[in-house]
Amino acid sequence: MEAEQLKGHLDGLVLAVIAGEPKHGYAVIEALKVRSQGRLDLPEGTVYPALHRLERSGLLASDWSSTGRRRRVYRLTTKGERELGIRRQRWREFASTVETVLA
Amino acid sequence: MEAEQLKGHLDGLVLAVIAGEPKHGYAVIEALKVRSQGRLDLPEGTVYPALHRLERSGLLASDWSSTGRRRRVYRLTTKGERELGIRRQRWREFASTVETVLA
DNA sequence: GCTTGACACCTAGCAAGTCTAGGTATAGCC
DNA sequence: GGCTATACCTAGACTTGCTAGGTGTCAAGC
Repeated sequence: MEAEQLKGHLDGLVLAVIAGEPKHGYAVIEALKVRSQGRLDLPEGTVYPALHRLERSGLLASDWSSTGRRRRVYRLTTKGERELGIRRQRWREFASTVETVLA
Repeated sequence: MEAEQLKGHLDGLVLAVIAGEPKHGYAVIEALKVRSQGRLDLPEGTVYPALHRLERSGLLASDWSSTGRRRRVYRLTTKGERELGIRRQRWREFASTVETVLA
């Protein structure tokens, strides 16, 4: 999977896996790998900045887990849920556009 | 159409519209607009650099048109045709991956 | 003739995002 | 104790699309 083609699409994917249930960063990486059947094996240097970006934008909120290992657990805000819907919609439009031109 | 999500996909789209028949830059912009039903209305500052990039990579070749206006006409090289096939394949894999995770 | 708009090309610098490559620290197992 | 997996973080490199500017030609309308 080429890096360049992921640009602008990662945020939606991250929102999607966290929407299922709140997750910490490392688990997000795992979830993306599992749900994509290994095709999305993203480095930490990609995912962590994305999480910070999404939190800064108010789409995610986080807390340090009180038990066990040091983990920052992210969850979707209301704004984040709304945004996920928009992203899905936008993806479908984009995909259909590319499909049409590329065909 | 957001700018960011196009990244990494433009080159394939450009190759696709030129594959139909050789085109000069301005015509490429027009073709992308028409084939996408207006959804891809790209500025020259996006398309011209892309054409130069593709030529530098040996996927396109160009000649100045001998008749009429000053136009640089681009056509696919053999390598470019091969690459277009690869790009289409890669797009399908990418799209199906995103679909799976986003769903 | 002159002005306006569409055509046609180009590029420097900005903005944004992903990855590389480094770092820190904890927990569990041999 | 040493090793591995877990878990976090970030500076800088690199690529790419866009903004904003520039040049010049041609046809139509005044």
